[in-house]
Amino acid sequence: MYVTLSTEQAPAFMVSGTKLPCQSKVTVLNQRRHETGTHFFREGDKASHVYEVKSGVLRLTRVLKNGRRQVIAFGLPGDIIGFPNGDQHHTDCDVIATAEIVAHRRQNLEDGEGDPETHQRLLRAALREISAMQDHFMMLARKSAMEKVASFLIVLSHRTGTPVGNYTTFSLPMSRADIADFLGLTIETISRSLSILRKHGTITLETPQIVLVQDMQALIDAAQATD
Amino acid sequence: MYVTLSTEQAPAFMVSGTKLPCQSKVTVLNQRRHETGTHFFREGDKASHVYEVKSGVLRLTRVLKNGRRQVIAFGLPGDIIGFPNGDQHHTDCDVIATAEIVAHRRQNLEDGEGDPETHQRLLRAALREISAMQDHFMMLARKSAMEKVASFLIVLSHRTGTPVGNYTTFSLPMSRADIADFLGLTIETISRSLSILRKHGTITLETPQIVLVQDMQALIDAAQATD
DNA sequence: CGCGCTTTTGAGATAACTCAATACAGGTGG
DNA sequence: CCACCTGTATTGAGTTATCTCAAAAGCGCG
Repeated sequence: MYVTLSTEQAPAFMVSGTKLPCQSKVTVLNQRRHETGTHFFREGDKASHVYEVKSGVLRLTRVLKNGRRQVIAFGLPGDIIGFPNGDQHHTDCDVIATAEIVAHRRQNLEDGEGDPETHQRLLRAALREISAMQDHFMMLARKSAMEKVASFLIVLSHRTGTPVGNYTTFSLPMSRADIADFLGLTIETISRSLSILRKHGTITLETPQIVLVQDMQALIDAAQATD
Repeated sequence: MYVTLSTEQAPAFMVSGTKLPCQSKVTVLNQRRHETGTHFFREGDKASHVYEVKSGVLRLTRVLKNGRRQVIAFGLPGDIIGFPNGDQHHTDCDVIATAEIVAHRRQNLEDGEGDPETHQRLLRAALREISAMQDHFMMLARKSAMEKVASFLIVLSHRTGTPVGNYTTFSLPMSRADIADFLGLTIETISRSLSILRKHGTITLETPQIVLVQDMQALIDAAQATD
């Protein structure tokens, strides 16, 4: 698993990820960086950049002293992640699936200096992020387990799914534990919810990580609370 | 209940709020606006400004079709609220306690034009907001009812409390229903949690809206998950 | 002095959790 | 190539925190 990183002006380099055998080459252009493990940055790290996900999946988490963990968000292609508070990152960030990432200097978000168009784009992304997080409040606080899981599948389906005949398929690169910590549930509840959807013929799990949506309408109904 | 509104350059005017009899005069300088009821803006309204709360309390909410409601945040003095997504507001905003508010043109957040210092301030506020919302994820998803309520009281205590001898007092201008919809609980659970804190001698409710914290350490312990 | 609204308290129901066992998959080594 | 081993996922059974429904208590207001 790899992360390819590039700056705005010039790409790029790779960061090796979790467990998978090497499949990609490392391309280094002007920034140089190599990490082992899935780790990308940690809470408290100096936030010099924000990152635009071009491909792959990242995971943003926060952990409390007592060990409770919250997955704040998954960084999917098109997302911009790592918005700093002050000059530090306030989440951990790990690589979940081989990713290509563009780094944007924090400066370019904070003051307009540099490319003003990028400045706008980053700012808009931050505002969009606030809106998305508000949706997620609804999700966490006011939806049942089934609704949460169904909503989650729908989002992934829209954002990363590929059509297969009338159906749509996509992968769940994150573990059940990650999903649980994202939705505020337990892994057992995630698993049970998925099983129910399977029994209803709404989805099929080709493997535990590969979902085939067979009845999108049923899935939408299961998500009810109308995203 | 009133809202005093002013623009950056020049204040101000009043918006009448809920039920309380008139106590304030209306001052209008360059912007003119008058609302009846608690309503301040609604989801879908054109977002021409973001608002800096100088005094009072506002409430930001989202409602799903099925009626489930989520209180996104309470706008307390010092907060900046109403960050737009695109050019629309994506929450409802109501006045909960007589408020003075400064309106900042959305433009000043989006491009650096106008006062660059204010631009910075608004941007920082947006980033701070993202961080605060991440904390709230933790709150919603991973804390027990007691921990949620205690955490909530601590925040209010810090932000709006006034010392009384060794103790601290503050008001709960929002209803139990508002608190419930903010914390993802029911009004009964809020009430029960407060009762338990009372029985333990941690707090006193002089009225249902006025809290006296008698044992801050106990309150912090009750909030456990260490904010 | 009673009416309506909010809050509190009570009792029972339930969704989700916890703990425990089983199944599955991928990688490893004999 | 197959048996094993480890980690993840699924399934099962019983517990519990929180919810729901219902009633009582407070408070402000007319």
